[in-house]
Amino acid sequence: MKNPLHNLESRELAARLSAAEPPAEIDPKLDALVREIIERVADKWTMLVLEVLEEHGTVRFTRLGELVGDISQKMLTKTVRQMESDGLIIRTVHPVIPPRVEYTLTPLGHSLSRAFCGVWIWAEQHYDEIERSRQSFRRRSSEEQ
Amino acid sequence: MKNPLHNLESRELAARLSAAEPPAEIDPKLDALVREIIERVADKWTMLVLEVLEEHGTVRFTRLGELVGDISQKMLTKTVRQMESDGLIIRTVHPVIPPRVEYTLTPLGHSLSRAFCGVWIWAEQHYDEIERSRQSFRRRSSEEQ
DNA sequence: CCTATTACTCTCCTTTGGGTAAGTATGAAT
DNA sequence: ATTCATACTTACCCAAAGGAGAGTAATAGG
Repeated sequence: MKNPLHNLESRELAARLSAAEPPAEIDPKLDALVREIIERVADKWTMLVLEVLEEHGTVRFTRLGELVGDISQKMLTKTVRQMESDGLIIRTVHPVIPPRVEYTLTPLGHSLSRAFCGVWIWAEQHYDEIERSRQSFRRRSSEEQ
Repeated sequence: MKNPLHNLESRELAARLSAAEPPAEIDPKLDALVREIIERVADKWTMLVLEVLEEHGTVRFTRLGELVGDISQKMLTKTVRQMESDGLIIRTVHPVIPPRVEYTLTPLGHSLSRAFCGVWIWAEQHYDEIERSRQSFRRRSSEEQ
């Protein structure tokens, strides 16, 4: 039992289970899998690489780094390796010197990019609202002191 | 200059700028803002809390932790504080003993939840594909050794 | 007087994220 | 012989994420 918030005595737990929401409707195993994917995929570097490849098509390593913006080689390598392992991108190595490695989205990658599209649009539409909210929060916090 | 991948000599940079994509079409300041929001909001705890509140409506602190799953009190507090500051949730403190604090989504929170909906659906639809991809990646990695 | 309750906060600790800088492989060009 | 190019890898380091567990405030009920 890893979660300290789960330390309920069994009678209380039983009471809650019988009282609360209907039959729970979701398979816990599938839920765990989906969560793991969400955790992995909802990573800022992954999202940024995804967006760059969606916009620019096939791109080489160094250029990809430039387009993503402040990312170190280490993080870029790590991110693309993970994305390759997850089947989001394909990595093509041309056996020439100097090396030439190209990255491009798979259909799965494109579909994820489309799924994230709504979040990008949301961010564009609401960043000013968030900014205002943060300011008033700071004001409230300092006032109540 | 923070990004090592940006160390291009100026002539090469100029060449690339003139050769590459059209006029760049996006305001860099807005782009930076949007990125910052994405980075903050595309956080696993934020996404999970968002989903729980979307599904269960108004929820108290301890219950929220149970519903999210393995999250420590520390992280839960930090996450909800940030979400409150960003205007995604409202936190209602009832001045009673023992304390009673309720969390609920704002309209902004609901809209973000809707934006993320596509990602949840994507994860549900593709987790098996990702799993297969990871397995074949591991197989390939160990083979080429 | 003691206990239970809730939503925290605080301290201590380990793990992960992530930056910097240097090194590597290899052939073509100077 | 040296330099350059590219896509890394490795070693070292610091900061942030995050878990474990104890403590706290204040009151109602035994």
